[in-house]
Amino acid sequence: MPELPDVEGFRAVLDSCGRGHRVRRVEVRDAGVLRGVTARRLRQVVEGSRFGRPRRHGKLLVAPVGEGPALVWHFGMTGELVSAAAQDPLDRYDRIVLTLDGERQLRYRDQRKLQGVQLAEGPEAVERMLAGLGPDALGVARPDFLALLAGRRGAVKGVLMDQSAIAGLGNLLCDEILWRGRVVPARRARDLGEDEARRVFTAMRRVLDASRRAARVPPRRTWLTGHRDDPDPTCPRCGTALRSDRTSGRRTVWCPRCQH
DNA sequence: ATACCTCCCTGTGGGC
DNA sequence: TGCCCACAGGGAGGTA
Repeated sequence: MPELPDVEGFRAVLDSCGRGHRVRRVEVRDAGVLRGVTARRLRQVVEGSRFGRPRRHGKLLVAPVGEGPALVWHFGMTGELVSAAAQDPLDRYDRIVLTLDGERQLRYRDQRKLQGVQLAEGPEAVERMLAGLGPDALGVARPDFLALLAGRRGAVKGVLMDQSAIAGLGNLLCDEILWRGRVVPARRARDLGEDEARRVFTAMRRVLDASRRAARVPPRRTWLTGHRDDPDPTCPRCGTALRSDRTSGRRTVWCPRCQH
């Protein structure tokens, strides 16, 4: 699930339910989601501390706890952060439950446990965790974006997917952006004309804006995403049968008529 | 720099 | 019905 818009939604949950509140109890129900930290250490640092203002970079959510340390979440394919009341029944995939003052709970729910949560002991550790990421897709300036594409030999979709190039775009967003920008995903990034690269940038902004409002890539019928799971998917713009293949190990859907 | 492979996890849906 | 495989909106690490 989680790409930039989803994580932005989790940030909002944390901001409205967690920020300024003290963590009374940390319950690690499945240590399989802990990355580089033990349940014991997590409890030590987090219990009794207050959540600060959360921030997001790409698909990472950084949640300061107390003075210095921070929880750094990566949601993988199936992770989510939900707010619940203490008496709400647990979901079988609730891996970590944080009980706040006032009995509100923040629950880290994740079926597949492909990623998880790290504990940064201080600001330097947070920076190290973000160090490998490119600029956030919501904040990257157009000239930088164009330069990025111009410098890469690989497929444009691969560049957009590469978190060290641009942070935050996942498989669905990339397909949606390239469909909207009318560029074939397999095109070499540096071979795009100026106008094509600009179209991709504009499409990225539009798609991200709308997705952020929905806290997901909305499966609208006017979008490519609303059709990719149909039995015989067709392009919502021109009605042509959509093509589908596998590039860099990920399913890729595009319109052979609209995209060049 | 890039393409490809395997692995990390769990569940689902299709084919036999 | 059971079994096995491919696949899924994530990424890391290794190889050529």
